[in-house]
Amino acid sequence: MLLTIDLSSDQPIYMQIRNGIVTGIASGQLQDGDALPSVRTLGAEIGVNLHTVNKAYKLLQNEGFIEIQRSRGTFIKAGNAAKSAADFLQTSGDQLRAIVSEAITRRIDRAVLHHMIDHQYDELEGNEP
Amino acid sequence: MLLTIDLSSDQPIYMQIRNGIVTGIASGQLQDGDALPSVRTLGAEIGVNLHTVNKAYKLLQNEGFIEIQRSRGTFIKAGNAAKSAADFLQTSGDQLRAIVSEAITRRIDRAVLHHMIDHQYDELEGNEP
DNA sequence: CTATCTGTTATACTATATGTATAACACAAG
DNA sequence: CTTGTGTTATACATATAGTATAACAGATAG
Repeated sequence: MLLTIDLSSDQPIYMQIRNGIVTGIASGQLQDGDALPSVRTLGAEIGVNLHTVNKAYKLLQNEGFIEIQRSRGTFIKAGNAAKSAADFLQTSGDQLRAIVSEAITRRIDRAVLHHMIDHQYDELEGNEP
Repeated sequence: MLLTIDLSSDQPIYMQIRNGIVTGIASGQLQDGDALPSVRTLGAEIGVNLHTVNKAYKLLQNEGFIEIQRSRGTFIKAGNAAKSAADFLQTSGDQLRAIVSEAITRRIDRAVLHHMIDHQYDELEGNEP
């Protein structure tokens, strides 16, 4: 299955769903136009309420990752680059700063972080057709 | 001032305090043995309740960054490498994975993330004596 | 010893976020 | 008309975050 949900995680379920979809897009498992399960179906599959799924879908829609068509379904949206790189830098800059700060206090070299990033890139891009 | 608090941030105040201290240690502004303001003093300075500061201090204590001495004060703790690198990798791995996933969907090259990380390293390490 | 400054604990209250639950509504497709 | 979409509206429970007040316990300075 695409999504693995951890109820005991500190991360909200709707964010886990959202991140799973984004990762699916990034890895190429989800292509432009692909249909997503309905809120009720996905909710039943992973054992959560339809509102929790709906919250994730709404978030993804606002972020431009998916397109919701009333009465028809939800689909991966063409043009995932809707959010610009600048937007990304602003959103993730603080997170990266926090990670680097902790890395330095733990005497972890920047090369380690470079390697971790390359690993994620290779793992996600490698699945692209 | 070392700490800048944004009340409208999505990040809790106590986490902002905690991250500020960690960043201070990472940048060398806070050295082993340095005394931190009391919970009441710091609370008054940044305009929050003493319990909010206390929560940040407790967290930092559990993480091994500071040492709390009852009736005496709170001090930067020797041996910040208490938490091992493995611990760090596990904690930050998921965050990095999410960041890389989004970067890929936004067609952002890995070199951009490398540069962002180097920038943070240089900025934080550059202040060390 | 006394006063003061530490952190600590306890309690209560508000606000927000998260998740569940149920029901009904609106619209497209068969 | 029936079914399957997403949508909206409530209501409820729980956890987190933050504030507020008060009192307690121990170290230190006077």
